[in-house]
Amino acid sequence: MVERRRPGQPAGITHARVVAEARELLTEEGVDGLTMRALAHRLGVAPNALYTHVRTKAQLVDDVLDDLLAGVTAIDPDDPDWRGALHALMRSSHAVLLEHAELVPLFLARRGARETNAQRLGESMLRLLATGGVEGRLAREAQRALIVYTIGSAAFAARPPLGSNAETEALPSVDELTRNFDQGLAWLLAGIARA
Amino acid sequence: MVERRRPGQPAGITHARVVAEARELLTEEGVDGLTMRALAHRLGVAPNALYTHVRTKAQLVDDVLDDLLAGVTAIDPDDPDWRGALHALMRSSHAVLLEHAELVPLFLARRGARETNAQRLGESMLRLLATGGVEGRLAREAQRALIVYTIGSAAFAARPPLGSNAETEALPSVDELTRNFDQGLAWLLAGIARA
DNA sequence: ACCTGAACACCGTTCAAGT
DNA sequence: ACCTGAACACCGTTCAAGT
Repeated sequence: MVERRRPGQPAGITHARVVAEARELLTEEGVDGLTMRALAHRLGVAPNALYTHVRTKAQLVDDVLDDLLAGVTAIDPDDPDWRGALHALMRSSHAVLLEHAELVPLFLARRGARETNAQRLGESMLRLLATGGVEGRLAREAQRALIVYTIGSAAFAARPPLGSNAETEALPSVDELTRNFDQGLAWLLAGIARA
Repeated sequence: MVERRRPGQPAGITHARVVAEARELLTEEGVDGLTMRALAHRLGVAPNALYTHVRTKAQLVDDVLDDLLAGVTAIDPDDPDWRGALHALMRSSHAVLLEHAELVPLFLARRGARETNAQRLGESMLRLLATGGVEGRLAREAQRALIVYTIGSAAFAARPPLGSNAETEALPSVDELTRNFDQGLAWLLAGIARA
C-alpha cells in the first residue's frame, strides 16, 4: 500500500497481470468499476503507467474477452458427431461469456475482436460444419448465426448491477439461462442441419 | 447561436425534441458523440437543463431506442401465415435497429428496455406464435431466441466509427447484412415450427 | 523500457438560485 | 416547472522527465 517508488523503478507489471487484475476488478465492481485509474490503483501504480502495457482501454477490453475465451472447453474439431460437438462448443462459449456478461455487449459492439482465441473457435466451427456437409457461403452464414445467437444470449443475460433500481423480480439463474440458450441453439442447429 | 436567456426563460424544449435531437446527433457523430453536453449545446441550452426532461443518460438511450422501434412496419398479429408475418416483423425490427446499430449493444446490456413499443412488438410475436401452435413456456423461449438473434445481428453489424484504424476491408452493405440476417432467421423459424 | 507528476480536455450529475 | 452558473467527482490519455 505504502510502496513508494521513484520513476524508473519497475513495479513487476506485465500484460498478463494487467489483464488478470482487470478481470478481478470486473467481477468485484462491475463494468462501470473497470476504469484505468481503478485498475492502476489496484496494481499500485500511477494511472498512466498502464499505457506501457496496453495501448488503449478498448484494446484492454478486447484482451480480457479473449482471455476469457481461452477457458472454452476444447472439442475435437473432427468429431463425426459434428452437431453434438458444435452444440457443446457453443454451450461452453456461452457459459464462459456469462462469467463477464456485462462485458459482452462491448464485445458485440467491436464486431467480435478477432483475437487469437476467437479465431481458433471460429475455425473449429467451420471444420465441424464441413463435416456436416455445410460449406462455403452457407457455412459462413451458419457460423455468423451461431456466433450472433451465442454472444447475444450472453449479452442479454447481463445482470443489472447490484445497486439497481430495477424491480427485484427474481432474475433467472445461470441454470435457467443455460436451458433457454440450449433450446434456441437446438432450433438453430436443426435448421442448419436441414439446409 | 447567440440566444441569451436568463434563468426561468423557457427554451421550448420537450421530451420529444430531446429524443429527436439525440437521434440526429447520434447519426452525425456516432455513439461517442452522444453526450449530454453536446446534446444540450445543440438545443441551445445549458447541460443541466436536460435533466428537466430526462432522468439520466441511460434513460435517454432507452427512449431513443424505443422511439426507433416505433418505426417497425406494422403487421397483422392474427395473420394466418404466422411464420411469414413473424419473419416480416423481425426483419423490419432488424432494419430499424440498423439505423442506429451502434446503440444496440447498449440496448442489449440493459436487457431490452421494456418500453411501450418494445412491449407491443413482443405481444405481436406471442400472438403469431400462438397461431402456429407454439404456446406457453415454449413460446416464451421462441420469443427470446428470436429477439436475441435479431438484436444480436443488428449489434454485430455495428460499423466501426469513421475514423477507425480497422483495416478498410470493405464492410458489408446493408443489403448483404439483411440477406445474412434472413438466412439465420429462416433456420431459427424452421426449428421453431417443427417444435 | 518502465515508471512518475502534472496536466489536458473532457464526462454525467447535483445544488442553489432565479423567474 | 424550467432554466442558469458553478461546482463535484470523476474519466482516458498525453507529455516531459527521470532511471
